Amino acid sequence: MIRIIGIGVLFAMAGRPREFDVKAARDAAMQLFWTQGYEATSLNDLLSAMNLSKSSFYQTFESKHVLFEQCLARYEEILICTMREGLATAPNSLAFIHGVLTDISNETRDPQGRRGCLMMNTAAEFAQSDPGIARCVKAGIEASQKIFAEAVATAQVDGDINSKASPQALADYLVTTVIGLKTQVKAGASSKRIKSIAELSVVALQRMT
Amino acid sequence: MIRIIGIGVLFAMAGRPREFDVKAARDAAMQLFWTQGYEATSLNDLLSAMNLSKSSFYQTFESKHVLFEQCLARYEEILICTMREGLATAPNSLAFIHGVLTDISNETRDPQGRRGCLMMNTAAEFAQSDPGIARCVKAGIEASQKIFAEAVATAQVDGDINSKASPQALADYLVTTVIGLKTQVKAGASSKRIKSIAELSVVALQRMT
DNA sequence: ATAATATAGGACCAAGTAGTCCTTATTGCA
DNA sequence: TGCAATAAGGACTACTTGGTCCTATATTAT
Repeated sequence: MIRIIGIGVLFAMAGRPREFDVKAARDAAMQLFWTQGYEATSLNDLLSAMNLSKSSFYQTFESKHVLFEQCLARYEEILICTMREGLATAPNSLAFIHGVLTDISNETRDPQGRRGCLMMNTAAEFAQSDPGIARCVKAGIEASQKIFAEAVATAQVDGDINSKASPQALADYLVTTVIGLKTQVKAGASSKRIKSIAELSVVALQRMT
Repeated sequence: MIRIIGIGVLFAMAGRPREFDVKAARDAAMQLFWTQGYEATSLNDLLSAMNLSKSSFYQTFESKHVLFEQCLARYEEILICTMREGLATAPNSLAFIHGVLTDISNETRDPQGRRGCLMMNTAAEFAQSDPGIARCVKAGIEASQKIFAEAVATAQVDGDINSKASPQALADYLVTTVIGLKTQVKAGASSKRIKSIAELSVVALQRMT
């Protein structure tokens, strides 16, 4: 039974309480999708990783596909939050940009393996065939591009970036570089190599027309 | 029956000749793998695209997996040959580099769809789980990096690139940018956007330290 | 003619897929 | 005490997967 309390607030009536944390379960699924991809992750894989019975799974999450959409959204949320936080706490905007790029070199040591970026992996696996997913990926890219644009704008004010090009254009360049670097990680490039490409890219950014 | 003629040359004895072109069939498979990915391409998809019966397929190609490896190798061969040719015929090395990057913007109009790069798609889908495939992808990247390094070296001699950085490092930067751009295409970026990022990247290359 | 090969087509297989349904037990609130 | 919800687990469905095998037919060189 479901009661309506106030406006639009749903309150489920008594009954045995859920024994697992929905968010934690979904995060576990996200990790798995991230490392294995959508198709390669079977329902059984998910049940094991989420530590759920099939019954509980389908009662809580509509389907594998819906769960994946939620995972992708969550991934993007984390990504954007992390970037926002990084930008807010960095000594200056250029340092933030520099950090984002060079930190990618550490992803070669991820104990979970060289997973790349869930958004990009998803784009590769899906984007063509699933318009909903494609929209979600695009939104994630836009969002991160926006943060980069902010950072670039203030770095221009700081005098750390001399280019007169629009922050949007330079942000596009940065997003592209990040994508390239993360894919390089996935393709097996060494940490050292990734790092030097990142350094080179930042220097290039500072010297653009 | 099989006869041995000369040293190591095998000659299959008479019988009904093959009615299809093995290379053409394999190329058709390559196109399909490129647009759909490995897992998403079923055996029936392949049989239709290659216009083969199951019997003929398995008689000629060992398995779906082996065929895929051949397709990947073929893709890389074409990629490298095209680059070599481009470098040889371009008015100068910088023009070649510029062309490779900016031409990516046209891939948004590919009638086959925004397919990205088979090597990268494969890296995303496979690289972690299949060491053989991973090696093949890595080799392809190395090869294209080498061509870029050649181009950079002569562009430095030409005075079109002022950077004193090693051609290898700059080539790494270029490969990363190409990967990023192609992935952006797949993620839905506009042709115009891709083009301006490419232009920006080339300018950046010329002005590096 | 015969051997050797290729053809198409279909039967078949074992395994895996996502997802539904049902039973039985458990837990908390009213 | 009884209602409502969750839990685990298994049976089950309908379908797809890559792959093997077999039959019958066609085509070639010897």
